Amino acid sequence: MNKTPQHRKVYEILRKRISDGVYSEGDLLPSENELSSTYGVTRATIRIALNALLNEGYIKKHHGKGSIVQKNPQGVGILSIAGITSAVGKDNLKTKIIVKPEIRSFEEAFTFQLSQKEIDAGCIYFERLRMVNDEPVFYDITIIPSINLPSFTSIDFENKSLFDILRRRYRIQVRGGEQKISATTADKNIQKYFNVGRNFPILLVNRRFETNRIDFYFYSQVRCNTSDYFLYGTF
Amino acid sequence: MNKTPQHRKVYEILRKRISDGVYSEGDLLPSENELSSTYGVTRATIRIALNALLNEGYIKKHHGKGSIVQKNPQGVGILSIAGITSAVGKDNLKTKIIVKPEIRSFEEAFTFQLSQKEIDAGCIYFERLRMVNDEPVFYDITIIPSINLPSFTSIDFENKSLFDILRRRYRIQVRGGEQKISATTADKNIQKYFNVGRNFPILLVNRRFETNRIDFYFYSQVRCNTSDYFLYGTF
DNA sequence: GTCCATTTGTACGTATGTATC
DNA sequence: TGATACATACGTACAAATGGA
Repeated sequence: MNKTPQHRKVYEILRKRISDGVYSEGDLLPSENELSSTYGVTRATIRIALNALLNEGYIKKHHGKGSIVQKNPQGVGILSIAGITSAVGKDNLKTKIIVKPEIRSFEEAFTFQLSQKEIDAGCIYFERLRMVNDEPVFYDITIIPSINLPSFTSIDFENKSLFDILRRRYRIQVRGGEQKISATTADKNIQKYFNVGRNFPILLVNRRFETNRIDFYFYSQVRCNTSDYFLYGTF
Repeated sequence: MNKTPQHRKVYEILRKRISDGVYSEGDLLPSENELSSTYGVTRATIRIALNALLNEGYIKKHHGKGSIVQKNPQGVGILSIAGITSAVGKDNLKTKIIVKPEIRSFEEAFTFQLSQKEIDAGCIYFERLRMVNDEPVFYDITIIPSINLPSFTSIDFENKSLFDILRRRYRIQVRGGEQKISATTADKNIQKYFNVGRNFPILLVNRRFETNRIDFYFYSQVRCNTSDYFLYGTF
């Protein structure tokens, strides 16, 4: 069985109320004791839920005062754990496949250290152009070691979330990762797809994702046109 | 009194052991029960310490297996809560003041929403060029509302950490913040200080820091030459 | 400035569920 | 299957910070 924990339920309820504006910016949440009796769980359980909201920036806590609701995360939050689809919202995001998923070997100079197992396995490689409100903003290169992923190359990724597909078809969930961020200029391809000039500044994010499968990582390289959208994160 | 909590002590001990390599990458930490009896606290207390290490990327936890030590955070981690001095290390970092601290009014178009109180107060403004291993890598503009900061403008910032000064002289501690990241090109100033051309891509980070003083924030704008150093973060 | 009720922080103990090996 | 380890959840108590009387 896979029962949802109590603290998760409380977290979901509170997060929804914050997103919906039931609790709005600057408001105090009900106290931990109130929440505890409202939802019929102990304060320890409430505190787990509140800590999750704290970590994700929905609230700030003040000793002796309470939990203060923060303004909703805005901007394009791909600095956090969610993928682009989740950050931008499905309705505003369109995806076009530029290079269909194919089996390749890893490049010589890869941004992250690869294990021998990964190098031997080779990878599934594809490129996608992603449009926010019909403007090209992201160019994604995705690289997934081809380990235990049957019929992956035949999946249609048009307008779909990679994270969703991994979770539903292969029960792979992203747990976290690391990223390296730098500034570069647009190469020929990017000039064409973003419709920009040769010296246009591009934000480059190299990411390595960790999953619930131990020793299974995947990689992505995202190029962003940040003239209209910046990357946003809290810390 | 300001007694250090037990979970904090355990956290410090474990973090030091990880940094020192007593526990090295890939190792399993002792189990929660072992740590519990070793340090004479309950498992709940141990879990608070482990959660802190988890949030900061020192360990990953695996249900039924244990807590696995991760490789030490590397790269220039200014995506995290620490300042540049802390991220780069004092010995490798030299700071040159370009514009000495002075009182100004806030600019019209400020990246973050300001309160009326902040606008009325005006700000302390200064610019610093920061060299990593004698190469100019960061250009910092720092903007601090001039509220309750006596004799701030006369402080010498050469080769010093802003965070340290705030903490020691004014007991202001940074609790967190938000940041907006984008790519841009080098303006005249930056071309000169970084010794780069007109179209050189520059990483631009706008940050707002939250402190232990409620309603007191400060701001910084960091430009980075990412040709040799990238920004690094975990999530 | 002091007192007091409220609220979060810390810490104890115990029990059971679930994933890993 | 069993032993081990982390996840969840219960209950209790006191400390420390906040804010208003």
